[in-house]
Amino acid sequence: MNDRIVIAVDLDYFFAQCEEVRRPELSGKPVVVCVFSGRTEESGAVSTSNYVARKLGVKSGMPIVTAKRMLKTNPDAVFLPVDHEYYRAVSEKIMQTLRTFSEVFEQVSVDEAFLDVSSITKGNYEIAHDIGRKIKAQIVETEKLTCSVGIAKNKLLAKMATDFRKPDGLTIIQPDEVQGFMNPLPVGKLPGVGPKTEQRMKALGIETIGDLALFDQELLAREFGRNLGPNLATLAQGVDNEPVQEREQEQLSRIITLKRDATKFDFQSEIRPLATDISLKLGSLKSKCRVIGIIVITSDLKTKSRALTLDTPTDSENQILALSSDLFRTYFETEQGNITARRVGIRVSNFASSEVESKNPNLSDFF
DNA sequence: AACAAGGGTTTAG
DNA sequence: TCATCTAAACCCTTGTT
Repeated sequence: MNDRIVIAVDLDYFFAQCEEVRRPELSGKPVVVCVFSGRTEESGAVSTSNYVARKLGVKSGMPIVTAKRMLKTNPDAVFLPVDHEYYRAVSEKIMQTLRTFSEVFEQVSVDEAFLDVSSITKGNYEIAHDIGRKIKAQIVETEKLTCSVGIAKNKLLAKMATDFRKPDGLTIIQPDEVQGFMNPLPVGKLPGVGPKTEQRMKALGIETIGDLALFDQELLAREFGRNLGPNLATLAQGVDNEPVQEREQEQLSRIITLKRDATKFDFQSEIRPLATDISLKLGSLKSKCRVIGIIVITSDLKTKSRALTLDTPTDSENQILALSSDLFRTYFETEQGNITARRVGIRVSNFASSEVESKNPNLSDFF
């Protein structure tokens, strides 16, 4: 009775597919969507690419130059700059469509969503299957986009089901198929287990999700932390009680790549737009932030951060800029020239709604 | 013991 | 040789209540 049915929808190679829709002559050619950093003509990374390019070795996150080298014998290859506004607009239309299939809805990212269809289907997987097919058909009809759908008893398994067959897949994991589906998979297929964790697990003799499910809990807690260790083991057993529901945004950041590495704070004009953007976004969220921080990515690509907590939450561009500038100045002073910054950014968090809420001690505490 | 603050790492798309 | 951008979860340490 408390068994759920969750549908996960994942739009296939989303940015690149959006570009194919906008320019149909691109289909069949390798399409690489790029984030150009502006440092040099070509510098930047691959955001995503279509399957034609993937088959030729192009991967997300790879330097653009590497991808170009890979495709240089292919005269059809197309390299395009990301156009987030366009993808956002396409995404919003699709998300509106998806909402019509279930009020219990969660948009996870620009190209992913969960639907809880437990009550609509009354627990019947055939009905859920039908909803899955209808979702795919409707997105093709309205936006000419394919997606991969996963159906299972919770978000974790639904997500893993979408990953099982893509692009344009539809995978169902029935409750009695969970162990058979999970156990043989390499542990790196479990969401939350990335390359680092996978290596550490390998060192413990954990190769498959099944191995992890059976592994000693004490040892996992010791190795991966009191929370994370046991959580991963629970996930490996296919257990996930996270509800399908929209979540509040908890932080907001903007970061840029500097034209050239900095060893002191001489780039205020470059970060003002970040403060402007953050202030605007806070306004549209009807939020103020109590924590303002800076992010520095050094020339050896390590991430550093500094932050301070305000007594009174703010959404003011000038205050965000002034305080982050202070943090940058202090940062370079205390690092005594040991630091060269390649990328810099501003991050705000600990949102408070426009309600007045002060963390100052009461005046009466002084008397 | 429980919580806040500050900083780092890892993951994901 | 070259390495984007955004958001979240979690870890650890230190300090306060």
